[in-house]
Amino acid sequence: MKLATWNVNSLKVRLPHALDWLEANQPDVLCLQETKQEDSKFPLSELQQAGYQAVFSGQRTYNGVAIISKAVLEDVMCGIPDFPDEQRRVIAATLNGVRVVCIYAPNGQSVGSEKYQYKLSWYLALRKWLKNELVCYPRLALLGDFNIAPEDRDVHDPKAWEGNVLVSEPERAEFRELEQLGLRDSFRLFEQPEKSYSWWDYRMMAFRRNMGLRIDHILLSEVLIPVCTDCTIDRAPRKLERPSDHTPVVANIVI
DNA sequence: ATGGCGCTTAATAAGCGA
Repeated sequence: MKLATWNVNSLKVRLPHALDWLEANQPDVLCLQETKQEDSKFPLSELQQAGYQAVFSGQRTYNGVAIISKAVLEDVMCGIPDFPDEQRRVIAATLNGVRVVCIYAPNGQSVGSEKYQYKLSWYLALRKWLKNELVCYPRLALLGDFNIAPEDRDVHDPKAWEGNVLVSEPERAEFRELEQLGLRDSFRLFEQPEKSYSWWDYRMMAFRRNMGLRIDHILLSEVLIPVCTDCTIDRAPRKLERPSDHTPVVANIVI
């Protein structure tokens, strides 16, 4: 079973890239973030023609998440229970007995800002919910744009980024709290190239200079860790014309 | 170096992302 996540930064603009990528890679499930589309405008028929079904929770301009799958999607949930939020950041569904949770974590803007506080409270609510979710669904995968670079090796210039949003200690502590639930960063289960990142700023030729961060992740629950065979970052879509600033992360599990 | 680029809504600029 091939699982993937990709922040497309507007599904309207990136639909051709997404369809090409699905055709070339044939994942069983692809989690999307920053679709930036109201549900009425979601390109369901185009995806169905490509052999996929989808569930989605979007809004105009900002945020928006979707799960695209070859298999039937069941028990669909949007948002975090008991965490009222206008921002469409979470969607979950079960397919082939695996609970797939797709997240677009808040950016946080700057350390100490209101948006940063929102980010930390959002992570607290997420982890409290997932603790229960893992009881109901021991086979669980948490995929998405976490907007956290977990360690210094996930940052192109740790000194320049030190203390900044996306790498600050309270954010990294939240990432470790997720690991305390038994979730593991599938990327680090395997030997990886140095300087592996999933996002590069559009400016300053950051991609060409590999000035990136690894902030998109696939976390797997304890029972899925032993059956994970690989996790890779696919840099190819970042080289296309008008790319998303993020690139897909892919993991395979044998179930 | 507080800019840079790209997307969105809106409207001929401004907010936001990371």
